[in-house]
Amino acid sequence: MANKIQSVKGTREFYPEQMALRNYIYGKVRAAAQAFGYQEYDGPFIEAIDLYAAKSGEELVKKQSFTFQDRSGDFVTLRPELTPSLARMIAAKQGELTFPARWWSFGPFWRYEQPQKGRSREFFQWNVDMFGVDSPEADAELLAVAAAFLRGVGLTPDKASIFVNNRRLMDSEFDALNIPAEKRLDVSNLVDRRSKMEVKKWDEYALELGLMQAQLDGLKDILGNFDLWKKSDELTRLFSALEALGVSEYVKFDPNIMRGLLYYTGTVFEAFETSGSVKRAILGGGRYDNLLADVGGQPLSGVGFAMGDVVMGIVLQENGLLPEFIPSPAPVFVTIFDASLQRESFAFASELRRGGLNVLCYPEPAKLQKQFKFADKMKARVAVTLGPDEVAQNRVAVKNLANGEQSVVARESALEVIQKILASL
RNA sequence: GAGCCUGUAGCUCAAUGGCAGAGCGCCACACUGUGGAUGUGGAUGUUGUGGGUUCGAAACCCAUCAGGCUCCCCA
Repeated sequence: MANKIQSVKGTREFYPEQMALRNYIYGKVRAAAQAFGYQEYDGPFIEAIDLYAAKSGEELVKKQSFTFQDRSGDFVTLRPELTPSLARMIAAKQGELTFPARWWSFGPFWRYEQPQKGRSREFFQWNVDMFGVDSPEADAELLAVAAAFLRGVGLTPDKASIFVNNRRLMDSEFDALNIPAEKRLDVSNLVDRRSKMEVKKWDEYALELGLMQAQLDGLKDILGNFDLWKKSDELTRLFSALEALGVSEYVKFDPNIMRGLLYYTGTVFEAFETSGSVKRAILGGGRYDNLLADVGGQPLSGVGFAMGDVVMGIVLQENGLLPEFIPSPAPVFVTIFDASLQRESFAFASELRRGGLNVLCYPEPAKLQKQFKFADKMKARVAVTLGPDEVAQNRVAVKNLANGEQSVVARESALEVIQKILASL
């Protein structure tokens, strides 16, 4: 259709039902973060492209960000992530902030990628970070926040788990195998791909990268050793703290978790749905020691993670964990008996609203059957009718839509009767 | 950026070159002062869009847009 303008590829339209889910997730991430005392913040949605170019590859910025020139000719971009903005904000007020700083945010981000299931060009992301304390116990707290969220939405440990590794531990293991520094990035990518490739092809790929057979064998030993964490003092303390925090059932050690190399320096972690169709990580994070110094601040260690709303929504849906959708926020519905009594109904609805209730009123006279059907669709809990009989006696008919019981009560006591019904549901 | 698959009623999908259909949902009525259940009836439509082949195209070809799968990437 020539004159029908489509939505921009990869953007999302939140109809009331999707909006309710987004707000549900927002409510749950807020509850998890606030339970641990984290403060909410946000950064700009538009940033100078240089903020990302400084740290990321040029190709990355050019290809995967929504970049454009503003009216003055400056290159700006819709933010693809929050961490650089956050680091700048922390660095700018480093001298006046109280540390440890515990901050969280939930907002929109844009990445110019190929839309697929679980990946759109516009998404919401939850970011949680702590600055100013470099300890395994602080890492454990971030994991506990993530676990609190999973628990909060009903994702039990058998449905979703967080897998933890430590970059320093892996580095020392790679040292022991005499893997040279310039090969670390390749090896890291190799590890990342292990779950995606067939065993044979993965071996071939490893040898192609220039690993000796002995190094490959050693690497496979490491990646298969799920007791490796016992060698790491950091991880030993981490798991001890997790136990005290009551979330150890959610967290498992996994030497296969690498999470790229960009700025993680210690603990790294990713959460996965244990038996789902979405292979993507549902959240991920880790410790970064150098980020603040990189943006011009004094050295300050941080630990944090991020979670996207798109994958989370799919996971919740596939696990039957979506909250019931209530179309109308008004639990009380007032019918219009006929044109001559419309004002009567409007006035009564207004009385109820002044009493503190959310009230939905049919906007015009219609068959009561039609109006009740509408009330049902809106999942209202109480319907009130003012017909000629009721009005003559200064009474109203209050119907409990859950059980179908209706009683005619004095107009003055209606508010109380309705509140009682709502409280009983 | 590359390869492959898909696009038909509001939704899920049939129809494989010959009259565009079903289920669910929707609307009306049974029930002129009351929803969910049931029954009866009714309307679903530029077959994503544009072009081409053909007597004839939802189907075949080309282009384009969107969605999905994979590679790439994943800050």
